Amino acid sequence: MEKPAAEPEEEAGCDKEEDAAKAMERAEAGEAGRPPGAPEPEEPGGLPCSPEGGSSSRVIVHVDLDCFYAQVEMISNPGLKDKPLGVQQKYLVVTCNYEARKLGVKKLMNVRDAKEKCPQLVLVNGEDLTRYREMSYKVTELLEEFSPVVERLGFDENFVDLTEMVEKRLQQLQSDDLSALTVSGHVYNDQSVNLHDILHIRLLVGSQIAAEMREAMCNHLGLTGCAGVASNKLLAKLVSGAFKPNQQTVLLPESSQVLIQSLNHVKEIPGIGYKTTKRLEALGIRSVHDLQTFPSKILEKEFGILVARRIQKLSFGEDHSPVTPSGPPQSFSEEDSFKKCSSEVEVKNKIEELLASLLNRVCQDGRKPHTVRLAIRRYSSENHWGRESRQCPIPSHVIQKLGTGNRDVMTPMVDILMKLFQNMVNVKMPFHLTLLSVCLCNLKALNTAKKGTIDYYLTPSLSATSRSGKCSFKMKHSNMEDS
DNA sequence: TGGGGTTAT
DNA sequence: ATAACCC
Repeated sequence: MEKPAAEPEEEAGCDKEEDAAKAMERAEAGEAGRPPGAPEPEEPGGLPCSPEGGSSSRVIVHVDLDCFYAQVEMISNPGLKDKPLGVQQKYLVVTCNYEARKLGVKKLMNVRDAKEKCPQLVLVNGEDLTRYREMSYKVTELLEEFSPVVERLGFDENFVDLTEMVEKRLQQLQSDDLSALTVSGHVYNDQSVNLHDILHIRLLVGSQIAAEMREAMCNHLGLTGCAGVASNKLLAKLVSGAFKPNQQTVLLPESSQVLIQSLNHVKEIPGIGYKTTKRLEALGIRSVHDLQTFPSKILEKEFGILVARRIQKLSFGEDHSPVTPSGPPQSFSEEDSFKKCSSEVEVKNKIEELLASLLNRVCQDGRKPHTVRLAIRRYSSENHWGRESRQCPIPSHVIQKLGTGNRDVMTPMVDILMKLFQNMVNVKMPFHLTLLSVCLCNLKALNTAKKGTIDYYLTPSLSATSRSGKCSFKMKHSNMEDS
């Protein structure tokens, strides 16, 4: 491929063209995700086996939006586009646009340090995630039009399994067309493409689909991002960051060792987190090569066979984990952190605030949570990540009232949450909290009441009045019209 | 160090 | 209910 240093696609202006229509056609033509438990489809032409051994080779794309919160803020307020912009939560700049990065602002930088580095920095508050969450799901839904197998990772990353789509496209191609195939975007490690290698061909087609995805994101949502195409999730994720804003990279199998060895520390391997890193370091393991060559038996004794095998495979760039469709969320939570909360009245007020937002979200979703959880963080110099929680079932009579837009669901829920609180905290003793979190989970689809039956019309949440944006819970001083 | 999420034990 | 992981 002859792509010079400057990518034409970078900072692309987002011209509108018809493209999603094509994606829709293809999505319709494709058989959607297999039902759970259904057998794996047979490889029609007998796909070559992957170097990972045994299972068929896949084509995975990882899509990673550029400084997502900042992009959403710039769409909301285009006047911010040419300014250095940071998104602030409490006293942290959680992300910032590239203007700000040029001036030395980093992700998760203290507000004071950021202002010091960059006095012109414009800050917007990003503690309310509503618009980010909504945009995040628009991205996932757009990607699902290409292929239904989309896994979310946080708000700004998605994996898509392109294996089936790639196969279908290759079946449409004549053998002449094959020699005209080209890669879209970068090839990792400047490796040359071998058009006689079926694995290369499939990944090239994957790179073309990735380009179409990024085009669609730009045209329909106004968002830019990176993409990485590779044979598994680990590699796709690692390679997506190779060229950074708004570019894409494909990894050919021959360069996977170069990619994984380019990491400076095992902690940079996705899946190896803080705790595991510490335990590995205690064994003298720091580099990827250290982990690759460490005796498996000793590793298994330290971590157990499952974790040991998994992380050692990761160190070789091997990852058999499937792209698991995320579907709708499994839980809704809202939290707030603060310097100090030390009275029951304060706790109740915070809980009411969190719960009001949650009830609106749950109402819009349509499903019903059957469990509620309260989590707290107690003040302590160490142990920022230490939380305690209590959960309990939501009484069925309260569940029934959810989604009716009726505020008297607030009162019983707050009562339950305060019981959970008192179960955790001895309120007769002084306490000092720095975080409260309310989570609604164990979501169940609404009653399988059929249209036209008595049940349907007697189920408040099904009579549609509740769902179309009408549900709104307000805070204490509101006087909602009692309908 | 925010305000979220997931799965495994 | 907690602990680990992800962003």
